[in-house]
Amino acid sequence: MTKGERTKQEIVRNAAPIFNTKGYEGTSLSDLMTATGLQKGGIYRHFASKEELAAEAFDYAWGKAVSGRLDGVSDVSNSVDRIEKMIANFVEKRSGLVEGGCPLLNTAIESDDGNALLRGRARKALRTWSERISALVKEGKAKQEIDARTDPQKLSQLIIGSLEGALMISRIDANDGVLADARTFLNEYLEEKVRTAKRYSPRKRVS
Amino acid sequence: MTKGERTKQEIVRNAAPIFNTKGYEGTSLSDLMTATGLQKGGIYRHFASKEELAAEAFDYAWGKAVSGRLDGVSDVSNSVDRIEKMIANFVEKRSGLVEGGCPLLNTAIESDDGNALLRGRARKALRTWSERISALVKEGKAKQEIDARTDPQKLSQLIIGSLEGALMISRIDANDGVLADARTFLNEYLEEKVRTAKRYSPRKRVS
DNA sequence: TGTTTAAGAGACCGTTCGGTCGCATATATG
DNA sequence: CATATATGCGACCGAACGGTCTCTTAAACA
Repeated sequence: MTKGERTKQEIVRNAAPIFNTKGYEGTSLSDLMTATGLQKGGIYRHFASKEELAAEAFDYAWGKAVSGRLDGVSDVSNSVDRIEKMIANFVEKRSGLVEGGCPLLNTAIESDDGNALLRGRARKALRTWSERISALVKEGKAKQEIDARTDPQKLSQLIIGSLEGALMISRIDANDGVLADARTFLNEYLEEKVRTAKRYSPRKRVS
Repeated sequence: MTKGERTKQEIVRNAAPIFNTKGYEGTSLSDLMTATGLQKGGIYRHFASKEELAAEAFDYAWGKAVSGRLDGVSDVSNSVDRIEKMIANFVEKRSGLVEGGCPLLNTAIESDDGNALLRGRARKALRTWSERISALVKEGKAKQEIDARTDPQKLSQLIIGSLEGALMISRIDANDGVLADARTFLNEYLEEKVRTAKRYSPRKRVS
């Protein structure tokens, strides 16, 4: 890997937490210069504009968020347990997230008017996350671990919406309880409405 | 009312939708000059800073949002029905909201780092809204319309979180279905878990 | 209606913004 | 090791930023 490529990665890595905490508009080039230890020229050698750098920084931050939320999910076999694991990951924000909270929430709100590039990234991020959960649900239905009446897309939107909404509240409130409550609530829902009822399969008569 | 007071109100009224769509950082003084039809001097005669104007604009926008959500709620007698009415108002955004979406969501995300004044307003807005719902719940418990096991604060956070989360999704997606789904979901929850079970009160024998 | 005060205009201020470019130097390649 | 190219620096740019202040004019009041 050439020097330039390494530098570019470093810029993204260092810029991501700044953009994610201060927002696109709130982040100035001098912030980025401080964070990267480079001068303007050094940054602009690798990116055509602040917007382009912001987009790559978003991708980086989002990638970390997604992998954090999926961490350990595939170690669990049952589909409902998998979904619950994902929710637990979200709430416990276990893996090393990029500072500043959920990049999707941050970017969605700021970019919904103006900044088409970032808005596009946010839209795509939401879609892929939602599809990931939907896929889990469909899988679960195929394996008959999830009730056949469950709508994959609606369930994934319920989960994402509840979690992101709780996250917003906890952001104003400096209150972690609300995230824990959202988790409890979603788990209850999953157990009562989504997981297929365990039926006693009658033993075959032996004798 | 003096001329100056009228002007001040007009400034707030015209500034609110700008701040609510473009955000605090994204709104420039020249935006405000255009929106109000005044020059800088005219604006700064009434407000000490852009931040102060933004805070008053938030209060204005939030006031409209709250009154829209409470519209017609007191016409309903049963507590659960009241809560459902409030949810319906939120989803149908019936009354004339300030442009740019929910001010709480917008302000919470942008101001959570920096801008202490706005953050304070957002925090207070969330608290009063949450307390309003909690009050409805407590009332319902007293009237035995709401199950005694219901935790007022947790329920209000569930409602607010679900709605705001769905709102965020609909903002990226340009998809109104998710809000309607959140409503359906919350209503089901209210009917199944919150509303006190209807018991057949045995008729008094007549003859 | 005459006088005092409130209100608004707009030129001006220093600062910072995102972005450019020529030049020196470090790195990669033969 | 020589040469060519990739890389980073930092002075510089025009524009826009939030904010101030003086001066004229409009409103309020007696």
